[in-house]
Amino acid sequence: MKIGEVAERTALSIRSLRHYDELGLVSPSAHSPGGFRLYTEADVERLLLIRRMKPLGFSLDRMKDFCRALDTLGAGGGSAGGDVAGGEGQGARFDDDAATTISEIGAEATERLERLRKHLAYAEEFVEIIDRLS
DNA sequence: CTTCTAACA
DNA sequence: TGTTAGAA
Repeated sequence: MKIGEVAERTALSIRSLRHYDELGLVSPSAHSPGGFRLYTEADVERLLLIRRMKPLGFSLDRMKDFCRALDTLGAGGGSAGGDVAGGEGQGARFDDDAATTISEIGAEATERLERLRKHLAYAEEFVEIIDRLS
């Protein structure tokens, strides 16, 4: 699907989508002969993942790290990507780094979520006050 | 009308 | 990130 539809489905601006593509955060899996970005369902899923991280305040670089780790862990799986006899020593190492990144970001996400909840509470208090005044 | 790139009140 | 110019 083209960028316009993706923007609607992900609630992300076309500007952001192009930006993410330039940064290599989420690039469309294909291009039309005319040069239009063509996204797949998988691309949209990745974009939705980005959307979920956004409110937690992760930097785009951090999101990129997360996606990369996810790909490393997902594609290689248990180093079943067709390794030759004895050639999986490195694969295990990459998987380990990826797993580490995932847990690091996971811990960071928990912290950021707590802060977000605290701020939400502040906002709710504000609205409470306003409602009483109205 | 939609998308693309590049650049900036 | 938004917006905008000019072209495809």
